[in-house]
Amino acid sequence: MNLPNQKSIIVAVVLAVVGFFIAEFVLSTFLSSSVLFAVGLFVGAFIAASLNTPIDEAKVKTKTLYVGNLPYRANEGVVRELFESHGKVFSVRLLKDKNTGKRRGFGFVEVAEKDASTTISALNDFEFQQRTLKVREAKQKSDDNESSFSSETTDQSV
DNA sequence: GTTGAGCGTT
Repeated sequence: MNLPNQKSIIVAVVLAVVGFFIAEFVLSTFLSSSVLFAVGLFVGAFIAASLNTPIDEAKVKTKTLYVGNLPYRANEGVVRELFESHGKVFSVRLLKDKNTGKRRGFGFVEVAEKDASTTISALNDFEFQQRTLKVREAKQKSDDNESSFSSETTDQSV
């Protein structure tokens, strides 16, 4: 579902050229140059496609946002559209009750870290479908990275 | 079919 970006195309072309020169030494007596280039391009595109998603998601740091006071009729699509108008959205999870399956009125939106503070200040206390949203930085459930809240604890009193 | 402070699922 992810379209290849420019970096993937460049990788595919480079691999195609490299594969062309390597294969020409071996198979030059059997195949023509255009066939070798086509094979190299195909293999290069396949490798670049398999590397596409890890490259993109490793370069962009994400931050999970807690969204509370959501209207019960709000679904994942409208929340995603609302947050995407203020920043890049990677995932939207609206929590439902396990027993009844009904929505519990809050969820988590994973956005880019650079757009996190902007999105919070833009959508916190924002009236959405006649409810005032509450957007904060989410407490991470279980991760070893807990250095987000200890910025003001360097207070050395007497 | 209802309700209204909160921090969680593959």
